[in-house]
Amino acid sequence: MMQESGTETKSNGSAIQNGSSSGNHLLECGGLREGRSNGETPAVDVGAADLAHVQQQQQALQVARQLLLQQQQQQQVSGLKSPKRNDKQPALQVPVSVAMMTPQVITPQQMQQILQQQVLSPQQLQVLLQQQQALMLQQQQLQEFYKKQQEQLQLQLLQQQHAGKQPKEQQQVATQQLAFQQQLLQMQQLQQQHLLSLQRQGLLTIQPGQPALPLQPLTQGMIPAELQQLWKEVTSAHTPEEATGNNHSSLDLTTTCVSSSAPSKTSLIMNPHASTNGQLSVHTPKRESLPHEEHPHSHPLYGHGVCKWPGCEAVCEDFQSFLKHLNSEHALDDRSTAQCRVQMQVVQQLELQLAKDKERLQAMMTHLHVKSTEPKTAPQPLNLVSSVTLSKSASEASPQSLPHTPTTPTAPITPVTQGPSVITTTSMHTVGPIRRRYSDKYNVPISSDIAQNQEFYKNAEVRPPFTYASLIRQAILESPEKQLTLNEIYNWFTRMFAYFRRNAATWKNAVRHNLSLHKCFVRVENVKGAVWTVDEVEFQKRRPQKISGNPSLIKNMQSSHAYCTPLNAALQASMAENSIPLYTTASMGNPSLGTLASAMREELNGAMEHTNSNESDSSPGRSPLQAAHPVHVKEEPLDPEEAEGPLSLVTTANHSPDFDQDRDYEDEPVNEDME
DNA sequence: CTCCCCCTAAACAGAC
DNA sequence: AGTCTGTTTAGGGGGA
Repeated sequence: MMQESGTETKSNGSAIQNGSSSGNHLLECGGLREGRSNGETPAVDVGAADLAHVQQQQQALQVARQLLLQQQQQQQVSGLKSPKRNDKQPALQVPVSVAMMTPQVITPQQMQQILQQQVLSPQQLQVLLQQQQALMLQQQQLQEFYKKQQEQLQLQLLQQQHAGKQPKEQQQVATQQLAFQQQLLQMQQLQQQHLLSLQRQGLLTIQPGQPALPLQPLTQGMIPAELQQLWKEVTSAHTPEEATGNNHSSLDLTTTCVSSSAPSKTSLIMNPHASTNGQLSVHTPKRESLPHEEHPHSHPLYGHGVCKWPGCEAVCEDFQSFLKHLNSEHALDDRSTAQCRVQMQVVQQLELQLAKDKERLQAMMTHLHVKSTEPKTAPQPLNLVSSVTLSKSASEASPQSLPHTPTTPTAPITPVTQGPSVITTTSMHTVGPIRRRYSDKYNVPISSDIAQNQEFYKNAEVRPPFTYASLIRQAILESPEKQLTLNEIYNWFTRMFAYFRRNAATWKNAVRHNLSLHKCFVRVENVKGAVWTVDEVEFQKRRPQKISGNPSLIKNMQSSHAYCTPLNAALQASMAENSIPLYTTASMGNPSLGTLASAMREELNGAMEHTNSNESDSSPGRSPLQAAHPVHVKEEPLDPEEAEGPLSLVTTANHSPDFDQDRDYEDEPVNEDME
């Protein structure tokens, strides 16, 4: 059964993924179609555009080209500049023409913002950067294409001038240019949308004081003529410092440099940093450490000798051939544009999904936080288990007061097991593949741990991170007379740990086994039968075995046990359940959440070992993570009792009012099951 | 790789 | 006869 459930979950997960991917496919198709039709749309009404206008445009384009070259040179140089200076000089002037053809990738400034705010996890950043790289590639191609067009145009113009022909052909060429510009604008538009979506999803935060992102509709619907007009306006707004100090000073008016002090309108259009020819790595130090920046032969679209252009997968022997392939097969055309568009949509989808998951995670964490702390503050937090002292008398009384009713049948112990909560019964005890217990090791007194996490252990089906021997000893030592009958030991287990309210046959057998096996447990004949006592000397003898673990771990345990252990367990459970290792490191958009997450992750690294180990320990052969892991399939034979028994039969047993009764519980069902 | 610890499963026997 | 208790063996996972 467990097996079934496990695979079910898995298949579900994959199903979801498949679904989404197929969705993407659909999306892709649609996008393609759409892209194509759009690619053709930029039909410019040439007739309406007078020749002067066209020439003006050409002029601007020419200037833009020059600027482009300069920009590229500048980039090379700026690589040597201190990033600080670059950052402090957002006034880097950007010719509109260049900005226009510069895809609105995330500017260095924004990038830095992101990095500083740490709103993104490294993984997210990586993804973003890769996206940016892809965009930059597109942009480069655009520029190349643009250059070619320019040259062609020049040539034709020359020929026409010499031949004295009337520029009908010229008009055609100009039309092409305009169409091309339209395409560029479209690209830009798309990228802006991309940015916008990022912003919407909180991936990008824009601070009020910062230069506005190029998100305004200004450029979106703008036609080249308007841009031209704008350039002129901007040009007139030139500031002295720009004229003197910048790299474009050699250019004529049409270069229309835009400074940071330029009218808001223009600054909106081009973020100064957008002028970097899309090469993100130039300004931000962190960017320079990008893999493909350092290694010229690594390319986001190239890997393992295969072109990674969506839907391509052409084999390229080496990087050079890849570049050739890229330029030939994926040059700027309708198809590439559409594919780029599609890719953007895919990215958007993913981002959307990420946002949703983040939201979910936040809810989960919030929920867990509340839950895990509640027991501490309130003795009877969830009305599940009355706070029971460890004394025997209490044990007698408490069981009755154990209201299992509030809980769901399937998850008797876990306070909240339904709905969005991730800590389902299954997840809870399926947590943690690691078989490690810090019990006696690490010198952490078991009593303190149990005392601290009493409520948690009682409520959550989390395996206590102690060996049976340790638990038995604890049970015995807690008793007034330091001696317990087997049945009383059983009772202690079930009373103190929700985990032991299931699979009774298993753990009881283990308890008996331990009692018999370890010399430290001494059986004493008593009036009312036999009782078990602890030979401390013997017990201590067997303790020093392996005090492994790093010191920090111990420290962790001491300090954060009360709160973190359960929390970690829960968190891990959720992770395991969702089997989303991908997201484990993915931080949340919310900084505080991210911090919390990282803290928790740390805890997981340390304290979790305990928790997990617990889980894996007694859980008959199955540990949570393992459950989530394919590898664990091996242990599935055990599952039947594990999952099936506990979930269905045992659960009901748990609800039995006679909680205090010893034999109580699931024993019977499970036993029957097993036998 | 080996040793050791721990857990789980199971067979078995004796007592009630 | 069935259940509980106690013992013992076997096998596997995991850490050192």
